[in-house]
Amino acid sequence: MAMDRDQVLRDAAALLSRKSTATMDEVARAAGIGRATLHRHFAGRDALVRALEDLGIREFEVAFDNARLDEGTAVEALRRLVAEAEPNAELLAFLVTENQLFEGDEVNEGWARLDARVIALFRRGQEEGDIRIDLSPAWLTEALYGLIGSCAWAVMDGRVAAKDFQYMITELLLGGARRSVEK
Amino acid sequence: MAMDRDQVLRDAAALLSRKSTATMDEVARAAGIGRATLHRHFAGRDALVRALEDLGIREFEVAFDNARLDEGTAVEALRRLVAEAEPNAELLAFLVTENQLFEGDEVNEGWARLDARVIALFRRGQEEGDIRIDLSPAWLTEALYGLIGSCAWAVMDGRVAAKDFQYMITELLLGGARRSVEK
DNA sequence: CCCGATTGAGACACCCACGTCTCATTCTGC
DNA sequence: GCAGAATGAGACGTGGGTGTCTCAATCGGG
Repeated sequence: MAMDRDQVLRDAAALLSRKSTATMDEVARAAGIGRATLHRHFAGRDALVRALEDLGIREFEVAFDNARLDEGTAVEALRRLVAEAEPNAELLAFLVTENQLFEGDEVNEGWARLDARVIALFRRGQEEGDIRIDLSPAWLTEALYGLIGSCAWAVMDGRVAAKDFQYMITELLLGGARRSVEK
Repeated sequence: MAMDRDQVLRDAAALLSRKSTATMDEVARAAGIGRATLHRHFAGRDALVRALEDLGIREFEVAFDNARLDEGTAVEALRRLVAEAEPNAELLAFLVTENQLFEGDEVNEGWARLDARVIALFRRGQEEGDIRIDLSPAWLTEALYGLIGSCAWAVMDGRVAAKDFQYMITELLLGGARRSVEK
């Protein structure tokens, strides 16, 4: 069984999303490889987490590109963004909670770049009159991440059907829970 | 310096919300007591986390009571709920992520009771026509927890002003990010 | 004021995960 | 088929956190 670095990272992400305290041995078995091999490719647990960060950043850079955030209205772009992010939602959930631990350190510049793109998207929506201006782009970005993570967990626990993932997030984030009069 | 069990728990919650991997020694120092004393009152780390769960459940039972979830419209009740939950938002953020680790075990019945109350609130709102019926109460409940946690973290990191806590959560959850026509 | 209870500081052993290493086996390219 | 590389399984030492214990100091009620 050849060692596929990216596949190992994906398996690790899938496990660590559910159990962030998983052992290196558990990660290795989840990836179907030996613990020694895991250590050969990732110097240690920190290196593994960093590699997961890099993977996540790469994946979301691609997802953002595919979502064509600059095209159409911001609302349309946001729907595409959630759709593109879905395959990596668990990874996002893991990385968001993991990033809480690096409070003091400087934030990874890759994350800053991604954040900036989402913030710019919300700001564009505000300037075009489609997004409320009383909710800051920074908060909307945080909320987007939070909702994606929450929904990913809810799907994992069976509280939300996987097929409803995009709908639940985009509808709640964009339209809110309140039943508006015009509907 | 007398040992105030509840105060120790609150200090522990404040620290663990930010750094979930904090040492028992760090927790003890954060609470201003010795590690030995901490161990005298909480058999171990697991016992401490359980005590935090109990504290959280107690706090939110009270918060829910104070919010009078059965009075007025569901929307009004939800606003009161967020207001009452704010002082314990960090604790909620910690417990929600911590609960992810107990996937296999049976969920704490206290949480189930709280969940049921929130779900019932959303369901009531749906029945009264104030809440959309295409978003399941279970998802709305998860989203509420997620947004509270996300906002609590955003406040801790300075990305959201503490004074905007209630507004950001209730407005986004109820009204959504989209700028509606009637406004 | 005194005596019991509680606390803080430290010492101690224990345990688990980590990281490294070895070695036989398997895989892969030539 | 062969030689080199890569892998899996396991052994091994280490470190850091945990849990327990002791003992002196402090606190608090009678």
